[in-house]
Amino acid sequence: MEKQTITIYDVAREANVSMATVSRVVNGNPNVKPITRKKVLEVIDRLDYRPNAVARGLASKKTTTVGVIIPDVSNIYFSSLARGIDDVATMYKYNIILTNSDGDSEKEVNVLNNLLAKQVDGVIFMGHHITDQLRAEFSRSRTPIVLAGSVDPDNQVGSVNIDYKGATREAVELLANNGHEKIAFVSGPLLDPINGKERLSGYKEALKDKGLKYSEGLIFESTFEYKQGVDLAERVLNSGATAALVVSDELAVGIANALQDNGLKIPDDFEIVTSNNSLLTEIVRPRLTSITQPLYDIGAVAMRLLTKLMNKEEIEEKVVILPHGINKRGSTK
Amino acid sequence: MEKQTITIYDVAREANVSMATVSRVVNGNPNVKPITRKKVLEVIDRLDYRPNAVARGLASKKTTTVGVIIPDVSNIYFSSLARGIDDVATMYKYNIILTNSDGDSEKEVNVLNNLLAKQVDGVIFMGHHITDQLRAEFSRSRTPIVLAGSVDPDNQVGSVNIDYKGATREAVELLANNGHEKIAFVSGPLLDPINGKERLSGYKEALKDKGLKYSEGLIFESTFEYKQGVDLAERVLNSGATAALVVSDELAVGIANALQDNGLKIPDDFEIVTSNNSLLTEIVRPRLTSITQPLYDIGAVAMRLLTKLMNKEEIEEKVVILPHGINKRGSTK
DNA sequence: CTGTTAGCGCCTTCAG
DNA sequence: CTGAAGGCGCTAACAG
Repeated sequence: MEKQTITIYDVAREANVSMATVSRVVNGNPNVKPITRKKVLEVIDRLDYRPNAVARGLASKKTTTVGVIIPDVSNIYFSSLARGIDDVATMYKYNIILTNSDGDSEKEVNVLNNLLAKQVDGVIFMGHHITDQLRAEFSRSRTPIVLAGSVDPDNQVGSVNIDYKGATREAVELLANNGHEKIAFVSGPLLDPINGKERLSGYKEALKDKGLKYSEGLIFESTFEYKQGVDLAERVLNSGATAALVVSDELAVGIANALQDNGLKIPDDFEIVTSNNSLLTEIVRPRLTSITQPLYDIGAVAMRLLTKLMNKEEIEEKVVILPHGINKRGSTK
Repeated sequence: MEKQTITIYDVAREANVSMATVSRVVNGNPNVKPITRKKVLEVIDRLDYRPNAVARGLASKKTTTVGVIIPDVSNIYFSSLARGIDDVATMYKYNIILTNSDGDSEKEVNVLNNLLAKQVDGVIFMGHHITDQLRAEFSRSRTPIVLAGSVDPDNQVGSVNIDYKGATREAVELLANNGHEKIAFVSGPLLDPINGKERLSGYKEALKDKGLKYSEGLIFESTFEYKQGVDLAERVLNSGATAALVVSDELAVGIANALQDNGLKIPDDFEIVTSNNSLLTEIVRPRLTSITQPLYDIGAVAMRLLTKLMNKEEIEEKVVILPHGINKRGSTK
C-alpha cells in the first residue's frame, strides 16, 4: 500500500526552508520570523500536512497519551470517573488509552506493561485490590501513576478519593440515630481495602460511638450487581437487621426492590443508605438516601494531578481527598 | 531525565547476535534457529527488555491501536458498546484510544484528525448526525472506519446496527394491538437519522398498517436524559396519547415516574415501550417493556469488522444488521 | 532567526 | 538462518 503521506520534509521543500523551521512552526516555537511562519503555514495548509505523532513521540520521548486502567467501563461508577479523566486529559492535550481489566490482577499487570510498552506518559489506575506484584510494577516504572477511586494502603503513588471511612461512619450514624440497633453492612469484596478497611472501620466506629455492638452476622460480602442485591435481600432480613448501609447503588436497589416485592415498606420497615448517589438513587421509588461522592471530579482531579506529575511540577500533596456528603431521600426517615 | 531504557541493541549485544535477529524473535518470525531464539529470549528476560511500541509503530507503520469516538462514555448505552469494542480489540491485540465528542460535530472532526495524527490503524465512530464535513474526512482518510450504533445514510463506511425501523414498527404495533389509537413517539433529536429516518418511519409504517392516523402532535423531540422525560410527561399526556414508544430508557423512566407521581397507573392508564433494554428497565416499577438490542455485540462486531478491514481481508458485507427483539414487561398489558 | 546533523528504537529488504 | 544497512518522520542541540 502506498499511503501517500506527506512529511515535514515535503513541506520544507515546498516552502524553501529547512525541516527544522517547519518543526518550529508546527510546535509553536516563537523563534520564527512571522513572514516565514506564514509561508510555512500556507504550505502546510495547501499540502494538508498532518504531523505524524508517532514519529514525534519517538523523537521527543513524549506521546501525549496516558493509559487508563479501569475494571469495567460499562459500569456507571467507573465510566463517570473515566469521563472526568478524559475531559481533563483533553484540556491538557492528552489522549487516553482505555483498557478494561475486570479487576483481574493478572490482566492488570499485563495491561500495565502493554501501556508502558506504548510509552504512555502516565497512567491512571482504577481497581480494587492492588496486589504486591502490581505495586512492584508501579514502583519499577518511571512513569507517573495516579490512582482514582482506589486506595493504596502504602500511598506509594498519587491517588484521589473521598474519605470512605468518614462517609460510611456518618451514614451509619444516621441510621443509628433513627433508632436502629441492627444495621447491616452490605459490602463488595472485603479484599478491596476501600471496603475491608476504610468503610468497615467507619461502620465499626459508628457502632461504637452509638453504643451498638458489632456482629459478624450483619456483615455481608457480595459483588456490585443488581442481581446480587436481589438475592441477598432475604438473608439480610433474616439477620435481624432493620437497616443497611450498602456500598453500591445497584446492590442497594436490588435489595430495596426485593424487599418491597416481598411486601415490606421502605423506609417504614427497613431503611437503606447507599453509597454512590448515581442516577439510580433518583429513579427508583422510594428514592435512595446516599452518600454523595464527586465521581466525575475524582477522575478529573486524578488526571489533573497526573499532568502535574508528568510535567515534573512540585506537588503539594499526592494523596487528595475530595469532599463527600449525604443526600437524604425516601429510603430513610 | 535519564530514563535508562534498554533497547533492542542492548539485547543484541548481550546475546551476541544482530538486532535483526532480536527483532525476529520478538516478532515471532520463524526463521530463527531454536537455540538462538532461546538465547535471545533469555537475555530479553534477564535485561527485562520491553519493545518500544512507538519505535515499532514508526518503522512498521502499524500502531496496533484504534481510535474510538464516542459521544459520552458515562452514558450506559455507549459504554456498553465501548465494552464490546475493547474486549474484541484486546482479543486481537489492539488498544483503543477513547475520546468523548459529546456528539458535537466540530469536536468530532478535531478528534478524528487527532486520532489520525496518532496513526491509529482504524477508527470506530459512534455518533448521531454525521455531518458532510465529517463524511468528507472519512473518505479522505485511508484509515478504515466503522460506525457502531450509528447509521450513515450513504453507507460509505462499514457499520453495525440493528434494524431500528423494523424494531420500532413492531413496538408500535404492539401498542396498537393493545387498543391504543393515539401513540406518542418520544424521540431524541430528529436530526439523528436513527430517530428522524429509521425509527420515525417505522412508527409511521406501524400506524399505517394498523389504520391509525399520523399526527404531528404526537411527535416529541427531546434529548436522552431522565430529567427531560420527567419534564415531558405532562405534555405527552396533554397530547391525548395513551401510550408511548420512547427511544431512550432514561427518558422512558422519567416519563413513567412523572406519570405515576401524578397518580396515573402504568400500564392501566398509560403504556410505555422503551428501546434500550438496559438495567433501568428491570429496576423500575413497573418494569419497562423494551425493544432489545445487543449493545455489547454491536460494539464487538463493529470492532471485529474493523479488524478485517485493517487486515485488508475480503468483507462479505460491510453493513451489518444484528437481530433485535422485544422484551415484554410490566409497562404494557 | 534558520539550517545541519544526529539520532529516537525498531523493522525490513537484501546479501550472504 | 543471520547480519548489515537504510530508512520511518520528527525533534533537538549546535552552529551560524
